[in-house]
Amino acid sequence: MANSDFFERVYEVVAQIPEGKVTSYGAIAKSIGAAKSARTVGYAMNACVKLDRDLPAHRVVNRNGMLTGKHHFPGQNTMQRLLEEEGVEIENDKIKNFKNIYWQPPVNESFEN
DNA sequence: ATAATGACGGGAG
DNA sequence: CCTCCCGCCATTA
Repeated sequence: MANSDFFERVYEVVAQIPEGKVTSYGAIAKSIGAAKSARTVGYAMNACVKLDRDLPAHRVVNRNGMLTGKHHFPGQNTMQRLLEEEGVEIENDKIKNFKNIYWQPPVNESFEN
């Protein structure tokens, strides 16, 4: 469906996030041509968990590098644990050297139009 | 259809 | 770096 297509675009970008790297909702939204809908991107991630998607949602954080969505993962520290397993340093639910491991998804011009 | 909610972003202080 | 305010959009009640 055209509506759910928005989620598919988000999943497509999230699936491209390399291991040990993280990105922000805004970056994903921007890559799919919906920079203004950053919130909706997070909504898509929530749906992704419900849909049992095999996406590295733990690599998606907000612009501050905080694990804002850790509460939506099974368990309490699942998100942080997964990130630490990939070599991502986290402190106080925040990603250290966030800028260093930040990965910006390629902006598809096709989505711009 | 309206109001409230939320895994957000940017600007200002 | 953190906090507050406002705007955006999809979903839910």
